[in-house]
Amino acid sequence: MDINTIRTIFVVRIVLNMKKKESIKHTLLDYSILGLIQDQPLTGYAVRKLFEETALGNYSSSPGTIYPALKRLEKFELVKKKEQVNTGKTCFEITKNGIRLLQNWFSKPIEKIEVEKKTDELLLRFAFMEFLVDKKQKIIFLTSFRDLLIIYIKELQTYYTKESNTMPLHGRLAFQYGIDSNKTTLKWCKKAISQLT
Amino acid sequence: MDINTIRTIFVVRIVLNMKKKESIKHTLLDYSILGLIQDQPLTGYAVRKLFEETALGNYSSSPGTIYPALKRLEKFELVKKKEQVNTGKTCFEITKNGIRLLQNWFSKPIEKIEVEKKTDELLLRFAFMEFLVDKKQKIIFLTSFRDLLIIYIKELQTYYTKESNTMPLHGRLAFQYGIDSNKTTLKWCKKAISQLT
DNA sequence: GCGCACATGTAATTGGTTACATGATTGA
DNA sequence: TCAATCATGTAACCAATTACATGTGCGC
Repeated sequence: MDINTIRTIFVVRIVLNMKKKESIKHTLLDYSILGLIQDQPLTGYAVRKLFEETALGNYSSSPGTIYPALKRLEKFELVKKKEQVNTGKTCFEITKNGIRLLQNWFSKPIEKIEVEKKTDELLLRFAFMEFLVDKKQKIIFLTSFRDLLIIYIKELQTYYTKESNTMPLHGRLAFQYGIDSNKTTLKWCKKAISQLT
Repeated sequence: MDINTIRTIFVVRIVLNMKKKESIKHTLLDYSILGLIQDQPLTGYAVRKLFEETALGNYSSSPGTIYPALKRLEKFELVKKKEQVNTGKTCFEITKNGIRLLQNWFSKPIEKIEVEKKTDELLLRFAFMEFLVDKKQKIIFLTSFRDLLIIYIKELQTYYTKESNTMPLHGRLAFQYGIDSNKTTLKWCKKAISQLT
């Protein structure tokens, strides 16, 4: 390998790393916390309690999960600490950047893989978008969700009719579960669309 | 703190660590791999391909995921390498210990939290248990799944009728999704039971 | 005075991902 | 012969879990 090739490789790496830093991947945990404090500031403890009570993305509500996440969000200036005047407790408040990040999340086009494997994440996204997104965008979200589901269900059914005779009983049943649950999601989608319009 | 208290604490820790080593917690990835090779030995690459094609537990099929997992399983003597006579490739074969671990997994009573948050894991467990578990045990699995689902759905509905008037539209819709999808799982459960008997 | 809920953290560990790296085989 | 697929691994990194650690304030 000559020196120019090596140089090129390093330049490419540096550019890639810059891109990485610009658009850090945030986890569902980050988005969940931001979604929770979008309305009102909360203390770390209050966030923990909400994670304990509701089923937010299957994350643990233990301090070792929530506090480091809040610190991370603070570092990226997505939340900021705010002293409450009456109680003296420090709450976390969402920043402009935080709002923008949430809005990007809400408006990101739904990917096929999310429909196939991350339905819960999509539902959470929908649940949090109520007050930050206009009706038009909500409808776009739901209809593209619906359309991707229709495609996916068709694929599953095609596969099933072709392969079911070679599948063992349990495999067949599990596969049917997949079809059934996606059909339920589709029905829900349609219901949600009609309730929004 | 006197020396005896300290000593006690250390003894307790050592005992706890021993217990930990006896019953290492295996991840769904471990169980998935064992479930795949329970019938026929597979090469690492074949395992990867199966993870790529099927939707096994949302794990990546990349080498950095599968090969270390296989190594881990080998270390615990749950799988062992086996040279294939004709092709010369090394396959991974499940061991007696591996079979025993799978059977323990299959016969472990279903916990409520699994019904609430880990339906997919339960479905995978069911899909893999076909050939290692007798009919009676399968029925036990499905009926206890069903019964826990009935309880959980009732809880969700009770909560919903009480709180839905205070919930925002998106929250209500997301909650309804939870109820709908659990109802679908329940229907599937009943169907599966009737197909097994 | 004791226990419980409130409240906030840190440390060690680990499982999984991404990216890097390498080499054989095979079919167009 | 060259690209794709088969095939197997390592290294750096990070997010999340568990366990540890500490302190306050309230009600019984």
